[in-house]
Amino acid sequence: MAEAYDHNQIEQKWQTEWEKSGIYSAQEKSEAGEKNKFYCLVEFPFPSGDGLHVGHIRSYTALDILARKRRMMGQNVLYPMGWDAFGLPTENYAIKTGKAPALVTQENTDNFRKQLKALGFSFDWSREINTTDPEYYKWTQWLFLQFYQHGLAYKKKTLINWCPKDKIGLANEEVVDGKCERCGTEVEQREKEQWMLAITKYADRLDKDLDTVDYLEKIKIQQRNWIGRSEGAEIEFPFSPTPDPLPKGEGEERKNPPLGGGNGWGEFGYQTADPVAYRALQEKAVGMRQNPTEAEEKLWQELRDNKLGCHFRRQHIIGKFIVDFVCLEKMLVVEVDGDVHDYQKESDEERTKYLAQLGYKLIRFSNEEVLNNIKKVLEQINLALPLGEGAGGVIKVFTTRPETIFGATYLAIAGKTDKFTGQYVTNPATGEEIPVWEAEYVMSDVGTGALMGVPAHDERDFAFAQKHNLPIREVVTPKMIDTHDPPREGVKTVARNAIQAIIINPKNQKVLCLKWKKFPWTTFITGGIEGDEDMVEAAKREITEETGYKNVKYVKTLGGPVESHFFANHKNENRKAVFHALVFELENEEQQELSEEEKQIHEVVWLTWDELAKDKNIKCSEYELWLDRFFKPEHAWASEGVMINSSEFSGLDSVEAREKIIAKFGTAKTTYKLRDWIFSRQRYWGEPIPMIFCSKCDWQPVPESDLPVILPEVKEYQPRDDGESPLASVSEWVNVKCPKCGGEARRETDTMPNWAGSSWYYLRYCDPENAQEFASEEKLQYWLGKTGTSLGGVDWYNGGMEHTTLHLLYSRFWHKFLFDLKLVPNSEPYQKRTSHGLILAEGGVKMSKSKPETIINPDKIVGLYGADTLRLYEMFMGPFEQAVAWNTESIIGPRRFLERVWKLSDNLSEKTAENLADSVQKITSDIESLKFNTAISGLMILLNTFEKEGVSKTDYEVFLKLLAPFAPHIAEELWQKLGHNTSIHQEKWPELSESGEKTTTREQNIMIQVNGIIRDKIVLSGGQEATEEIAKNMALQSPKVQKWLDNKTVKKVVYIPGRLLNFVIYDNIKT
RNA sequence: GCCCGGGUGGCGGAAUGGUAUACGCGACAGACUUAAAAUCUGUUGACCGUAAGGUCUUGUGGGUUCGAGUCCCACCCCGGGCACCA
Repeated sequence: MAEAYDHNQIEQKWQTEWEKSGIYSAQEKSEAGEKNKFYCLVEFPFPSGDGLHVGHIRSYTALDILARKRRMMGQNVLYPMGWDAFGLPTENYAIKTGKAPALVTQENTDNFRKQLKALGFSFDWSREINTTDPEYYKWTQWLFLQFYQHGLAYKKKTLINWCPKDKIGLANEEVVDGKCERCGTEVEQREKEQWMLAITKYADRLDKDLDTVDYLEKIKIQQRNWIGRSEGAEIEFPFSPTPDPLPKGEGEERKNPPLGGGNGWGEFGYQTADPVAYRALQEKAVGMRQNPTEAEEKLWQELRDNKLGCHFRRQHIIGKFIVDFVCLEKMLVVEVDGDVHDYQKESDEERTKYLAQLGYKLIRFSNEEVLNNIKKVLEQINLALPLGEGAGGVIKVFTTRPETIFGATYLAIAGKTDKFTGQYVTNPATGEEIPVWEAEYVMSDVGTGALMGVPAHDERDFAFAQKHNLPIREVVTPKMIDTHDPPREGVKTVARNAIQAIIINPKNQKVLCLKWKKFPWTTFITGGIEGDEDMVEAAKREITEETGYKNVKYVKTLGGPVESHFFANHKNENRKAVFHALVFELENEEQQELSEEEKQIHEVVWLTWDELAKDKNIKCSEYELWLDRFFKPEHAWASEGVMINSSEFSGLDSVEAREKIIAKFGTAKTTYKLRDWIFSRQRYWGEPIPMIFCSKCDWQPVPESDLPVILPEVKEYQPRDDGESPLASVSEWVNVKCPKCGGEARRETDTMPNWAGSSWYYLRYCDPENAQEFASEEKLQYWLGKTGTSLGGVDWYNGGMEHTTLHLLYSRFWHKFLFDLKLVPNSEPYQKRTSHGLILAEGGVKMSKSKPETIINPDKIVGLYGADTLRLYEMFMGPFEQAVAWNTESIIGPRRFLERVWKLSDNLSEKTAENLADSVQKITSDIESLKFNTAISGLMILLNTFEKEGVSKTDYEVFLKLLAPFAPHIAEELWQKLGHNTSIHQEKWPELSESGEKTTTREQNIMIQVNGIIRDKIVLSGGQEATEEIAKNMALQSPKVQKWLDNKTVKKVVYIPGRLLNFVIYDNIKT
């Protein structure tokens, strides 16, 4: 065959042929016989108008290679494809052009399908699905109803992220930097009733079960971070009896807000209210409670029993006033004006001002408002309440460091600015009363919306306390580190024989160093106090242990009294700069076992700070780094350590103390960053949410028999200005009868987010035509059930990292829910998840629509070079999981390779390849570990040797089989030309035994090193046994080796059989 | 700031602690050709040297080891994710 390689003709020919023969269809269980099933999945694309992206091709080719190889290995492979076709781009296109989204989708999927087929992917097209197909979204809606019926879908009025441009509510995940992920418009907060899915109910399992799946480690880490599990405790801080915050007169002056130089509690005074006045007020309050006005009583009935989600009290004393209603933990006072009680002499202004000083928000309503429009009143109260949970009489905080409670010197609640509220709470551990602050850094939606401030052990609390002069009390102190112990977990030590110096004094900036000439650089001894010894004894011991000097004489200490610790600790454990210079004299005595040489290499030098900086002998950058740390200003110690100042817990390890302190003062609690999933979209092109609102019966699910709720055709796709979906305008669709009472009712007009259809699509592939169920139990069991050691699920799922925290997490949530309903056979949807790197534009920038020149059109490449070349190129361009830049110039490489493969078929000989078995093994394992670039390199190397040395037909056929998954068309064509009339893709994958013995009798190159540097090589022929003796004798005869061994004593010989021989000569050992 | 990756020729990249720079692109030289393209052959990390040969080299500085791109410590730079998460 002398004709040239014509990719167009070959590729079309085989694509048609394969479609006809259906060789890539997955078999049902009954047909598959003994075969193992292999379900491999790639993310189905959103069929955009731009057509296929080179990034799709990277992912699809990779798993196509895997699928083809597994088929050849005799597995029953399911490799399906479909369309995730709901979504904004199509809708926006419809808005612009007036073209129906369904029609646009149809055109786009046709184009995508054509493109995918042109690339020769071995998808099972008989299982093609489309999320916009009513037969598909019927089940998406059905699944939603399952969530609803099990209480996991609920409607909630909530502040949502609102994109004013797209006019759509966004999930938190769709907001990037406060901007809409799609259009970049600044996101606003807007109140809206939305359907929610309670993914947080599964937060714990979504985190824990990551242990059971084989995901790329970084995917697990990213999901864990997103779920954001943190363990800690909730602790209640009761309000103090309300103190009077205003100075009343001499002798009763109160310092407000708290003052003091952070110098303990002495300057941190407050005074309790005058008990006599308090009692009088209290009597009045009780009387008023028994005798409320009509409006007061009406409002009270609405506020009581946590009806608004927080605890209100009525007729409550605050300072010198009695207020009508107050929510203490939210600092909100509600007053009803009207029938003025006789004691209310003060002006409203004074009251308001007074309460504001205490940090209270005050809202007022008239009697009329309460009596005539209670709904509006409650709405306003609701708006005035900051988000978060109330406790009532206490402020509840969440903390991950409960053991530091003895160091909690203030309490902070969310606020717009930092300010003292005038309120105090009691620290349940110390019994002290500590001020309550509003703080900007506290977020209302984290934990309980309040935190205990522990300045000594949290960086942010530390900064806050310094700024506002709040006391800082240390309750955890770092453990000492001793370099002589074996390194502990998390504690790094510098190499011991480089540690020579000790003790600096930041005040006079002097450093005492012990220098060792052999190692002219120097660093500091780290160490700690052991047992009962004091600092001086500890320092002596350290010096002795490090240097061997046994007679270490203490002279004096510079820098003040010795406190808790003195040596530097490791970077992250370095805490404060309380360092003292201890001056020692070292006397070297005879009894020490130091050699003459060693005696000389120690000397003691004093260096000033400046001298130190100039010292040329000090080369080690660690030196400066250590010094940096010594002089670092004080900061919070946020790590573990030993408890101090903590009553009976002092002396315990902080980890140990944690549990005990929780038991005594709080409740263990785990929180998550993950929030419930906002499931409503006010858009047209999505699955209608199958719910009906009846003013009598509230929300009712659409009966199953009425599914699917078909998305009606509309004329206008533009969302309405009121934020409702365009569906709200289709009155004949919206108005329905209530399924429960048969009365007038309205359909939900919101649609589902486009994450809905993709949350379960892998299930539908198992049984795409099923009209009775979303998929039959039997088929799900076959494709997803547990087998052997596998816990079941899709065997291998590849996709983009960008889907890690959304799609991947959502579908895991749905699957777990379905598992709980016993509708799927196992608890995780995907057993193995890998991820391809991005393809960047030439030059390494991201491909983007706004820069059309950066976008590569795959159709063009296929036309010019062929699908096989494009597939090879995308796999060869770099490591699969890494981002790589496109480089059109380089495509010629894979193309040339295929042309040479083509030509070689005309030049077969009798020559048997030597390294074929090695290559088979390498390529086989490389494919499984997605190392396609090196697999292809292996094929290239094989081809190079074939060209040089000739190749037999048998070996060439093995080669074609190895090539077939990568370049299926050319492999098939050549296979046919060699005289076969069955498909190469149904051949058996080459095994080692078929492709010759693994080369064990090949000649061995042994490198000869002197001191680890290669000086010569010796060659042992195939049969010769490579003993150390033989190798050594041969090596010693080499003049190249002799040259280096001349007049030297060989101290040691290292021999690695068959690989290397190393002569070690003492003098040349690098020091 | 925290958490993940990564840093090797002109470029993409390869390398179970054991010949660094495989494979490919590009470049240079040669063959074929009237010529060019294509193809084929050879060369291609840097420096010194006519050569034999030698020295240096995997972001930087140290360490461990007979031997380090690979392991340990520290730092610098680039990419990605999260971000007052108590």
